[in-house]
Amino acid sequence: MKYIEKLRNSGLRPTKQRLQICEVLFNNKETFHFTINNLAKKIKKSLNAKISLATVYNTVHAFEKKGYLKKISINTDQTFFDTNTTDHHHFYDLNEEKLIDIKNSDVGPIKILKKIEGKKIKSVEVLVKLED
Amino acid sequence: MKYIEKLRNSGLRPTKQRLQICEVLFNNKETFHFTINNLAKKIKKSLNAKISLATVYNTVHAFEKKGYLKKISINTDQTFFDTNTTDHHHFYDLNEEKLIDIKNSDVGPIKILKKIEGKKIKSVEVLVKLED
DNA sequence: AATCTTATTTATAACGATTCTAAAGAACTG
DNA sequence: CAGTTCTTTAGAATCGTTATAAATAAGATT
Ligand SMILES: [Mn+2]
Ligand SMILES: [Mn+2]
Ligand SMILES: [Zn+2]
Ligand SMILES: [Zn+2]
Repeated sequence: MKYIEKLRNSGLRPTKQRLQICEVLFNNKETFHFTINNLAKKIKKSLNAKISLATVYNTVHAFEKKGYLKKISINTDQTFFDTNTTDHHHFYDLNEEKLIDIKNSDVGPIKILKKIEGKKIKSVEVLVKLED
Repeated sequence: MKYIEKLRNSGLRPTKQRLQICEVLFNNKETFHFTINNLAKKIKKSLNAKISLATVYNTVHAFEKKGYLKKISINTDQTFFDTNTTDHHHFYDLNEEKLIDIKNSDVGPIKILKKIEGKKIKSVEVLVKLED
């Protein structure tokens, strides 16, 4: 399996559940955005496996910590994750409640002229809210 | 009182509780960011009034709907509100878990080159995460 | 001012996403 | 295999938020 080594290299044991979640998350042509509930349902369908919700949370958080997933800053009740871990920005469609990627190159260079003493910039994220 | 008319003009009855919350929120030189819990505590101290948590939620949401407060998109467990309702951006200090305003003029013009058919841009928000 | 009507407040219950717990099971090590 | 550590799991707990429904207050009508 192609994910076994990836997991081992991260110090994560390649369990059946983790490998299955890897398939759902990473075995796609396109990256995508998801919520935990969202993902749990997808797992149920894609595979006919029953992975406990706790394990889905554990795994997503583990993958996030290892940098295989990115948390997205949106103000909704549910947390969104992104399998696209490159630097990029987002549209948030307020009507459909969906995220859409914006490539860095589709946003002009962002200059932050204000500096905060003793602090470094870790990331710069643009969120563009859309309505009909 | 200076908030009575503001509330009436919005179709909100100027109740004792709303006027007190107005004092705490808007009777300041500087705008600020807050969470609901945060605000509830502030009310308890500032005034020696006991406003029920439900009323604080109701009022903040009413004020948000009227445009007197802005919800901020951050990925934390609690929702942040902003008494600064002008268009602006934010630093989020990951260590102190605090928001800091960035004036629009402190960010270069942001060009979104990608368009989504049938959708209008409602807002463009930049979130700059800071670390030590 | 008394009455009617509608909006608001409030305590409390309900909800739902997330986290915790602790026991059972699986993966690694020698 | 035996020992150790990690992982999974169901269910409970947590906690921010929302819903409920009865009491109260505000505005309108007489
Ligand atoms: Mn929560
Ligand atoms: Mn919630
Ligand atoms: Zn994305
Ligand atoms: Zn602000």
